[in-house]
Amino acid sequence: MRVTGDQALVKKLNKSIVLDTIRRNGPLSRTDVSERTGLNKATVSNLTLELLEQKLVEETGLGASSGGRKPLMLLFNGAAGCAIGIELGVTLVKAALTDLKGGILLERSAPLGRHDPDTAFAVILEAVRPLLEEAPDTPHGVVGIGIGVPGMVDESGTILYAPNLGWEGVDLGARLEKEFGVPVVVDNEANAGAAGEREYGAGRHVRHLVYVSAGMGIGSGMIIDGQLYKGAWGYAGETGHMSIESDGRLCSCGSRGCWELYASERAYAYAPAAGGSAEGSGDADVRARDAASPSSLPALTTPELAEYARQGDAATLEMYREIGRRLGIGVTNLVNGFNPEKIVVGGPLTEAKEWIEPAMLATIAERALPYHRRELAVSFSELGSRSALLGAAHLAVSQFLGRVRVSL
Amino acid sequence: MRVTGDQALVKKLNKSIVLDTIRRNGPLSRTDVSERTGLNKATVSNLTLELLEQKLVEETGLGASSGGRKPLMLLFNGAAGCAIGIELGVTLVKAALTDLKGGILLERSAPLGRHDPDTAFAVILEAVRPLLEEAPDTPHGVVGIGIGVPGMVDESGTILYAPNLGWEGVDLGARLEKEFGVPVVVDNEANAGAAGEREYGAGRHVRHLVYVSAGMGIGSGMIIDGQLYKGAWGYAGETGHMSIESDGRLCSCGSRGCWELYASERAYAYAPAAGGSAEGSGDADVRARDAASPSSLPALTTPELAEYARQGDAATLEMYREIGRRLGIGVTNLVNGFNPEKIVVGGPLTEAKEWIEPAMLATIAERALPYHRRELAVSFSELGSRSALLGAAHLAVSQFLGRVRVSL
DNA sequence: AGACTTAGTTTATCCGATAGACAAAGTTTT
DNA sequence: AAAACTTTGTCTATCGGATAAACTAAGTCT
Repeated sequence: MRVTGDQALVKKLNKSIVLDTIRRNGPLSRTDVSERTGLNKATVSNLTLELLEQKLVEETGLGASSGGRKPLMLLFNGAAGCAIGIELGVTLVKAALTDLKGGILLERSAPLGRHDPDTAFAVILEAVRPLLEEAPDTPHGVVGIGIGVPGMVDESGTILYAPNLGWEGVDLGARLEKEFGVPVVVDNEANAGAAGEREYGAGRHVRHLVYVSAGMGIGSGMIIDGQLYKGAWGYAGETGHMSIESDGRLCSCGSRGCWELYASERAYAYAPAAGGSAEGSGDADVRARDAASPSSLPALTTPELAEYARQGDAATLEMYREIGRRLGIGVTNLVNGFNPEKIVVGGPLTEAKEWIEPAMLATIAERALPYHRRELAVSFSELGSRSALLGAAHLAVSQFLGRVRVSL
Repeated sequence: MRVTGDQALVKKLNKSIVLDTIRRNGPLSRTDVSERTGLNKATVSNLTLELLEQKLVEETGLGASSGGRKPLMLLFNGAAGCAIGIELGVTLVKAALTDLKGGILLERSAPLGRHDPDTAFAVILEAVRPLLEEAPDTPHGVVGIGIGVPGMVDESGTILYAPNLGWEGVDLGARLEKEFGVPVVVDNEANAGAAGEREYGAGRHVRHLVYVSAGMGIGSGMIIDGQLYKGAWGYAGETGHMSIESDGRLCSCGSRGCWELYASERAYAYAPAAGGSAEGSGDADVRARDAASPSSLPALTTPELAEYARQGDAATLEMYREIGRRLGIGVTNLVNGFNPEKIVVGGPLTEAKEWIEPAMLATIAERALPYHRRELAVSFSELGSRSALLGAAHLAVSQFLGRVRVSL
């Protein structure tokens, strides 16, 4: 059933507007808030009073006078509660306790040896429990847990399919909720990363954002009008399986030429023979390579390869150049289709950003449509390896604070 | 400045909910509306009264009793006003006068010889003026004009760039508004088509829809959560320039391997030599062809080629099979990235849908991710060549009726 | 004919936003 | 230092709109 209008809705909406305004625009007086939002001073006062009682806002003292009575400044109280963010990786579980502003209070990680859901669940419990126990005493306590997982998640928070974990239909959210008794939000790792960068990182104040997470695969989180876009059933963002080579390499998904085969760590397996330049090689060569030839790279993980790149290894540098180019091709596709304000590239692969960036930017500049690229910003993640972790925590915070939006 | 909540907003929201409910769900009693929307009976009665006074709703008599007093049925009054829809094509201007339900009252079209804005403007005037003059006398008169144009349109309705017309920065909307004195909505042809199919065609009751318009190029209109998605600056949907062949054919946009070079009427220029099967041909062949070889097709327009296809011409059939396959590849990319509920394919190319469809559907079935394709519907336009025309008219109607949306 | 049902309106009440008056606490001018 | 002015924030009366519940209207069923 649809949402209808009544006074409760009005209040919820306005309260959320006031809180958001204070949260985003630092210390403000009641009058400032009134002017910024268009709400009456009295309304702001009333709502602020409630927010003060809920401890979500605090008065931080008097501000500078502008020729009259000094204003009482209001600030969002990040310490009113905590949230837990979890990033479930293939080999590692990272967890953090944060305040409501995304400040990290405690952080833990635990290796993930086996991948079955029960083992993973146990590891998560072990990482989270101490965080819960050591959480500071705050008015609202731990308001929720957010988890980013490497797979597709449906609307109810069930992990439908996580190829790298070998999971299908695991209802992790419900299990954790039962275990800890706090609200749990489960989402895709790329969506969590997008939320993180948009809230705390490279995408602050951006309305339409695409976050590209490149690691062992590629996934995207799309933020449209400030909100995560999840598609009809929650599976949006599987851009790693966008074909950029109609009859290219065969992918594990059954399709061909998927972006992530060329522009993620999966590309390492297809590196050209040493000395061979990818530039001039025709596609026929690519086909031939696919079949057998062992990689010519000196290593097969990003940290190791980054070291070789640092030392100037030609094959490695050439490969990163090609990955950059292919990243640029895919990003261009997203830019032309979506017209985002900003593209943020993150994920483990970006440890090698130094050698990827030039080719990527050049390719986008060459190939994106002129109007689309004119006002487009492209950058790498600001939160580094913590995008998804902080984003997951923010998803929990965001659900707790409860945003209402109206469009005319 | 943001929208804040007050009673006026509540009323606007609820009134729009009531009107929409009646509009979409045929004859309903006040009680039905109350139950469907969750609004109080009294509220529905009040709002309905206003809608009756505005002539947007009418009472159509008593319905069947369900064991008590007979209900007074309410119906949306499509005859309360008119709208004008225009499709500005490269060679043709089509215009229609519709009622508020998208029913066509009058239709006109005029050839477009020269493409300069002044000529086009004159042709549009000539097509529209008689429609305005012969518009029936209705309570609200002509509520607005909607136009679909083959190019990129910014938020203000200015045509930024229309390559096929050779236009750059033409403020068609403002000129028409000044000329006719009614609100004008300008949008991309694909967006208009998407709106048309979503409202009156293959996409009714679909929340997340992608409409792919294939003609001399490819453009997409994306409807997200019932609303057209326009991107950060209004340029979203240029999917025709999504590269599906990283180092493929050089496109006029400067990029390579753009989808529309393989899956729109632009592909006719690259048809393989007669007898040569595209199936087994390597990419090297494609490259070689690009340079010079004249097309082996018996014709170069869709209507003519459709006739050859009907007669079983092998080269034509093979080409449409390949176009179908390439359409499927691009659609798969959109499906994996967007996870829409439904894909609707329309535009001039679909005159040949009979020979395109099998390969397209097979390709999607083969290549789309399992979860994405499981609940996906793919179909061709239901409104045929009128998608954009009716969609444009609907954009005007929709602006007139003024929808309010709230999300929690 | 009487009991029961369903449709739609009327009435009293509640809630929250608003304008404008007012109190509080400054700064500037004389 | 007193008076005049400014800015901040609260208080008060009012208004508009949703709601529940009572009520009227108009049916059906036994």
